Parts: sequence; structure tokens; C-alpha cells
Amino acid sequence: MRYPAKETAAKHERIVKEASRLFRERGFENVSVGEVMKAAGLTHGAFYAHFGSKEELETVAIAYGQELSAGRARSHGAAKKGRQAYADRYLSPRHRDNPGDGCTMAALGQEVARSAPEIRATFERGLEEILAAHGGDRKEAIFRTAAVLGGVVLARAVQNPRFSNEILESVRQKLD
Amino acid sequence: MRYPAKETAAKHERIVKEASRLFRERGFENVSVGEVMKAAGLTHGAFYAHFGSKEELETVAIAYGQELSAGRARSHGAAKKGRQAYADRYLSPRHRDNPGDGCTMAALGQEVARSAPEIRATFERGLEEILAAHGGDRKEAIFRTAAVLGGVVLARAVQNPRFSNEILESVRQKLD
DNA sequence: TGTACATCAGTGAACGCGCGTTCACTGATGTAC
DNA sequence: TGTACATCAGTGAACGCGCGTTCACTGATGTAC
Repeated sequence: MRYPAKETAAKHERIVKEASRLFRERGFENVSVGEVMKAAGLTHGAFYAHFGSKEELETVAIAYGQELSAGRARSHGAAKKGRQAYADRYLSPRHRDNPGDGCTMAALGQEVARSAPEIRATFERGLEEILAAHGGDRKEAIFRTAAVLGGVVLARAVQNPRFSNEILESVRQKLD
Repeated sequence: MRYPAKETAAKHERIVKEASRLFRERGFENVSVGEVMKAAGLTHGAFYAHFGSKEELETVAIAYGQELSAGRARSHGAAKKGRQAYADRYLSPRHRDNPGDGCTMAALGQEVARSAPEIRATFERGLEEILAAHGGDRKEAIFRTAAVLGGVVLARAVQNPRFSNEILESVRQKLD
């Protein structure tokens, strides 16, 4: 049956949101279209009324996730205080332990590198926006983004919690 | 039929080597057991004479890849010259463009973070060995490792070659 | 050193499963008049 | 404002495919005597 246009738009948004969260938590490959639709409160068949393919959803989910990151970057500033606060949040145990709510690049960067051109282009546009949001010296913004990203990737991959905390702490200190 | 023990050991090594390369190139999920065996010059059925499961192969491949990285780290030193040369090589277009021959952490870190405890423990042991190989101040070694790793992840994910080079260059400069 | 035989790496067909995607169908919505 | 009907988001069964894994079988190797 046909549904109110408003509800359809809300469902569409829910699909993107849940996909973004699930992809960041478990990666593109470990999340099925069915799981995303279930998380959005729908059945899998309806998926193709919203997106042409899983790959298209991945693209939209990356755009959405990068937008969230750009917003967070904007809320801090280019001043030293803002930069430090940003790095402290990024390198917190909370961010490490909740990839589903965290930075898309820290969760999916490597998978994006192996993905289709459109996905990489979307990722890239997001990164440019994030760098612009950070403001200040561009080289500095790139460097700090790379450093905190690498720190979180290592802290997440490692098994020993003490070692993991040590990694976060080391990168935080060196960036201050 | 039964095969000479020496040949069997050589084949075993070939499986690990090819698996490590393929996994770094395309990720665990995008490489099938059959592909690995084919690359090693065998058929897929023989796989289970060498490993109990694909996950076991992933673990061994991570250990192998981390060992390669530790060797490369050892060949440079803790002195300033060695550190710089290491970062320059790590952040080179060549390393960016050849993940199959490159750092395991830069290729598979995020996937390892979502993997079984044994895989993460193996990754961790490798990282400890790499840090020890770098020598010097441990915090500094962790920081530099995170920064170059993040730089390569971003440089690989991005689409525009100029932007990608700019990322490598920015991280290189800031680490000098 | 020679003989008998158990071992086991390797082959290729087969299995069950989950996945992305398709499709016939439904029926309230939204539009044309 | 009321009526007629085309639209289309959503359902759930079905599809084909590739995957990890299993299995019966092979036959040279390596070992026990």
C-alpha cells in the first residue's frame, strides 16, 4: 500500500542513520541489508524502494557519518583550547569503545580505501569539510587528524586495556 | 597421496605468505580460502590439512605480517636520521599504492579491531615488537606509529591523487 | 638393506548457509477532473 | 468538495551465487621390523 510521504521520508532517514551506526560498528561486509532494515523497523524487501543497491546505501551512510564529524569539528575551533579539547574527546576511552557513535574515518577508512570510486569521493568530500571546519593551518589540521585517527585505530585493535589506554594517552600528550 | 615433508612445509609457508599479501590488499572478508590456495598453487580442499579454519589462517597471517614490519623497523634505528627515513618510507606513494607489500596495521587494523580475541592478541604482540624495534622513547614511538598509520589510511581512502599526496607530505613534514 | 603397510597432503565434488537482489502482490495515499 | 484511479512503499517468498567447510578417495612417503 501507499504510505504518507512524510512517514516515508522519516523511514528513509532512519535507514541511513541505522546503516551508518551499524557500518561503523561492524564494517560494511558484516552488516546485511536485512539487518539495517530490521534496525529501521522495516523488512528487507522495502530496501529497494529507497536505494538502488547496498553500495548506494554505503555511499549515503558515509556522507551522513562525515557530516556528523564535520559538525563535531565545527563545535570546537581552531584556537589551541579547541584543538586540544577536540583531540582529548577523540582519543577518549568513550570514543574508542563506541565506534557506532564515533568518527566514520576511524571506523571505516580502510574499508573505504578498497571501495568504489563514488564511496571514496564521498569520503574525500567529507574529509575536506572536516579540515575546513577545523580551520587554522591546513597542514596542521591534516597532521592532527591523521595522528588521532591512527591512535584510535591502534587502541581499538589492541587487546590489553592498559596498552590501549597507553596508546590514547601517548598520542594525547604528544599533541598537546 | 603423501608428499615429502619438506615440500609440505614450503607449501605451508607459501599459503601464509600469499594470505598475508591478499588480506592486506583486499581485507579478510574479500579474500576467499579458495583464492589463497590458488595463489599458493593448490586447491581449496587441501587448506584444512594446514589450518583448522579461515580464522586460524587470519591469525597466522597477521603474525607473519607484523613480523615483516618489525624487521623493517629494526633496519632503521632510534636515532633521528633513522626515524625520519622510516617515516619517509612509510609515508611514500609507493607504500600507499602497494598495501600488499606494506604495513599490516595500516591495511587491516580496523578489521582486526572487529576480529576474534586471538587475532587481536597476535596483532598486539606484533605492535609491541615493532615499538621495541623502534627503540628510543616509547611514547614517541607510539605517537609516530599512530601518525604515519593515520596518514596512510587517509591517503589511501581519498580519491584525488593531489589531495592524497598532500596528506602524505603534511604528515611527513610535521614529523621531521 | 629390503619389505610391508600405515600415514596424510592433496584433489575435486558436494553440503548447507547467508547474502544481495527480484518479484507478485497489497491497499492507503495523493492527484486529476 | 467529491469521485475515480494511478501510484508506490512495504511485505514476504523466492532466486542464484559464492562462501567456508566436509568428505571419499588417491598414492608416494616415511617408518617399523
